[in-house]
Amino acid sequence: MSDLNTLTSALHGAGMRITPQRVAICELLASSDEHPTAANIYDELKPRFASLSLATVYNTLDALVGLGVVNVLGHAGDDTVHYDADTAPHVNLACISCSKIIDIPSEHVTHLDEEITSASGYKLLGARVLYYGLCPSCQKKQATRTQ
Amino acid sequence: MSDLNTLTSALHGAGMRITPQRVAICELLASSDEHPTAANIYDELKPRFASLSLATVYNTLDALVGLGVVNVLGHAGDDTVHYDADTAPHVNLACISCSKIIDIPSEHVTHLDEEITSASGYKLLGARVLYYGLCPSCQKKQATRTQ
DNA sequence: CTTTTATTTATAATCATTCTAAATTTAGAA
DNA sequence: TTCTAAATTTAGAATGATTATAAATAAAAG
Repeated sequence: MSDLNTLTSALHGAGMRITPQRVAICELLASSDEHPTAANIYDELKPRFASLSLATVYNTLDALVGLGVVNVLGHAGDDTVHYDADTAPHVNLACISCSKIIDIPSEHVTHLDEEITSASGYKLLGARVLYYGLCPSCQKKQATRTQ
Repeated sequence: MSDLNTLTSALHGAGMRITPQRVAICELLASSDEHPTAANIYDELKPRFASLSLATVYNTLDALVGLGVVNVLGHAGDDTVHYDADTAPHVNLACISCSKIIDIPSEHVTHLDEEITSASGYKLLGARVLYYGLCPSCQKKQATRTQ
């Protein structure tokens, strides 16, 4: 979850046009607690934009990531890239069995940005703090299967 | 960098056979400070194992990740998945322009595991603490190009 | 040695992502 | 408005990392 205006302003500030497709993609990212993939976004917007192309979704996501207002989480058990519009420091926790991703607030993650910037001299654009493992329910399933 | 024995023991402990190919892959992972991709590993081992197949590399990496002794960092600007045999808590920092990945020690990351486990009930298998941005040298290049 | 099972291999198949060129839309000027 | 140039979208083809498959090989256990 993030602010729609943050996303569209970032595009505008980079000299990019604010098209209906881009606004829709930003809206979806801003209002979602999920961690959608390009295909997720495409599927959700297709009813509203019959002619929407996957290329547009990828282009827009790349732009937003390059501007540092959306994070790339990467694969999570499946093999599609997940995006996260919440760039406030937090931990993403993925289950490699059912591929669900949840958020965990963390005191420690909050301080990482400054620590890294001052140690490295990099200009940070985003983070991928993704822990993975088995969620409680998949742990049970696995225990049953193995015995 | 990690311990060879940690990797092979993990495979053995899971009832898997310790084949020459698997040992070689583990050796390479254990001795490397790089963050190799499956293709990197394949290329490096091909001279020693003329008949090595990429499928074997992927299978072994998947097994090691599933056992929690290797971490998947995901894409880093390119689109191949990078692996990290150093599962001790640390931050990976990737440049999205030149795709190099460096390690940064961090006090805060050290405490994340316990924080997450107790907050979620997940059985953790690995982490992907990857920050991305522009390294100092690519910042200069970009400034030059934009002006 | 023989049998059984796991593993490796080569190759084909899959599928997410990127590329390309044509069509469309946009912003701004006239 | 209408025109124009540049940006964007689109459809579909191309790419290429990864996965699946089935045959060949190697290992373990008797």
